[in-house]
Amino acid sequence: MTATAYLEKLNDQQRMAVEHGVGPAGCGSAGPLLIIAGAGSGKTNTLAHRVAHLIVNGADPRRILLMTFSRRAASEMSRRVERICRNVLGANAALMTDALSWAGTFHGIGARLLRMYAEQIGLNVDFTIHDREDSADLMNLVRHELGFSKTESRFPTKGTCLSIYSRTVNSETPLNEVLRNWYPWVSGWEEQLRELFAGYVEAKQAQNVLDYDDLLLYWAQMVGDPDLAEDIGNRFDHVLVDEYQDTNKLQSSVLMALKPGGRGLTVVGDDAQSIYSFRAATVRNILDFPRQFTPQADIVTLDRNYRSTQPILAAANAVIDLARERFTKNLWTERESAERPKLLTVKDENDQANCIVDQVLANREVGMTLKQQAVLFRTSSHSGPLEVELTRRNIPFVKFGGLKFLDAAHVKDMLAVLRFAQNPLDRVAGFRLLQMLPGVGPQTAGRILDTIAADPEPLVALAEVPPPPRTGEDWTAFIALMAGLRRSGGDWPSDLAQARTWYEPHLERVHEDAETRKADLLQLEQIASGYPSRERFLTELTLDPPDATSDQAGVPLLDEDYLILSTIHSAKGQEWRAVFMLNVVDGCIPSDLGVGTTHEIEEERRLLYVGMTRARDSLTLLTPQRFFTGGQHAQGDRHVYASRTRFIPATLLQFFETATWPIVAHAAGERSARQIRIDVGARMRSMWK
DNA sequence: GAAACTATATTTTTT
DNA sequence: ATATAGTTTC
Repeated sequence: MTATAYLEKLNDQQRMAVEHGVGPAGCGSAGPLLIIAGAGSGKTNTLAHRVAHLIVNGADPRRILLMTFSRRAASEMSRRVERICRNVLGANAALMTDALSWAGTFHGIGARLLRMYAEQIGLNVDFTIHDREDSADLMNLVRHELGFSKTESRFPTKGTCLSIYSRTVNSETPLNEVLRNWYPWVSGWEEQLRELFAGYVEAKQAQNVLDYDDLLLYWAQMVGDPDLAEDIGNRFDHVLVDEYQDTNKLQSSVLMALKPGGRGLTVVGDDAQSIYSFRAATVRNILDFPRQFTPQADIVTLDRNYRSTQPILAAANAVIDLARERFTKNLWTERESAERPKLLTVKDENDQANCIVDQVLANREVGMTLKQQAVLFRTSSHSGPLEVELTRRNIPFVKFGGLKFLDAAHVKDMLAVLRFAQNPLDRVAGFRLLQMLPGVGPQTAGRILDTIAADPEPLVALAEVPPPPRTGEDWTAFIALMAGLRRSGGDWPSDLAQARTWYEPHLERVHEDAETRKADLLQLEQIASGYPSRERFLTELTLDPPDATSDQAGVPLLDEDYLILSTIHSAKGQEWRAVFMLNVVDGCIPSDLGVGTTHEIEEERRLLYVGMTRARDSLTLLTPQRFFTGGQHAQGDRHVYASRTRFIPATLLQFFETATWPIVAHAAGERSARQIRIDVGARMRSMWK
């Protein structure tokens, strides 16, 4: 292979993006570059080639900062870069790419830099990180203390308060504007919210915890200091950011402070795929990027799609064409096909599930593995009936998005034990932990935490707290556990085993289904053994939670074939040969919770677009005519009659092949045989399980 | 006065 | 399946 053979497989635009500013004169970090990369245009590949090309031309991989949207994307990118480098450089390549050590998410990189520079910014290096739920709990504690939980008219819930706080921080927008634009119904509470947020910030600092937003906020503050900004900026010759359309104002501020002139800066994204504005992401970042610099950033557009067939792309283009504002061009492809995407009407969600299972199996018969097929949906709970049907028919599946391993109460309990041992000032962890003891409720827990927080050695002070009444042996065991965890800080992961031994009796007492939950705890221990220390385990688990059920089921499953179930959000950046989309009806897409502003509607439209453009060969949209609304018992029959999503009006039907499923059988007898409504046998069997 | 228990409502999307 | 509010028990 000649030195640049790896570039020859790229098309002209991709090659321009890869070679931009990388000259024979070496890797002089050139001016800023914006790559507008449409769906399926080889974006990841292009970015990987650019990084590899930099390295091949002498860039130091340890001085490349690569920020992606998820950890998964980061490791995928590293893998590809390594493969390209290995082809070009031979054996030395491993050495080069192992050093691509600054690849991760904004939050992950932020956490790492903050620990490195903690001393210089007056931050205690042992900080623990709160996930979304922990943050909400802390917000709730403060909300309580300030007496807002007992107001006459209802004060916003902890979740809403946290969302408001988070959006204010991430969008770098004054509170009153945030309230006016996004939360008009709580604008009457502005003063109280201000007070609440002040208390929340104080509480975090007193407890030595950071939330997700702090990882960015502290980073931004840190690079607000010219000396620190220079110091940190100079660590990196090249900074590359993927999925730039889904970054927020705070993230772009960090970026601009890191590379003020834009030298060595590359960002990649597609405004048509911006689907994270609920997290304060703004397409303005990508749209305004070129003008942030003088001279302006160069722009390369990738609009050739290598993924989907022409009919699929035509339908997706038609959907996004109706968008109010468009900035990128339509995609084109050379992949011809006679098969239009299907738009199937089914009776209800049960039929929808049956229909999908039938087609998935049919696809498998003709050689498409389960893994090459995916079912996408707007909301995690939409896949419920399908999951039931898959389980009934013994079809393995893995679900991405929605409820997480870490959200389960017993897993959070265990992590609270470890977090409290790591950082006894962490009130959310302590509060949860103490209340596991029978006889200890909110009052007692609060008092104990107050007492020990005042002591320079909180865990020592804890041992001296008089045992609360009616706790008996449980208290002694608890004190012994904490003493053990304090001493064995270096003895990871046996800490977790100790904690589990202590916790299991409590688990059995509280939960009926203790046995299944115990299995999860063993799983947690498995995961824990992969981390070098308690601190790393806690940090990385919070920043990069296992996101699929497969992560829990462990390694063996990975060899098997399984169907992919995923929220559209979690499907970002992925592709499958066959894609099914559930509930393509108004109320689901767009979600009836997200139809407040045109802003939100437009985002729902892009969501549909993102889902559709995941498909390579076959795309099926399903519209149940009737579906049951959530929040009721299994026998409930509250339902709504749904209509096709407003994003596919009649004028777009020409792009689809429309049909009804099941295809109505002529003989009545045949029909009743085909449509089994209840499987009595299965019910009988399950009675005894 | 505080904990434990019971009934009732509620579930977008995620670092 | 869990979070909260309201009620009963210790």
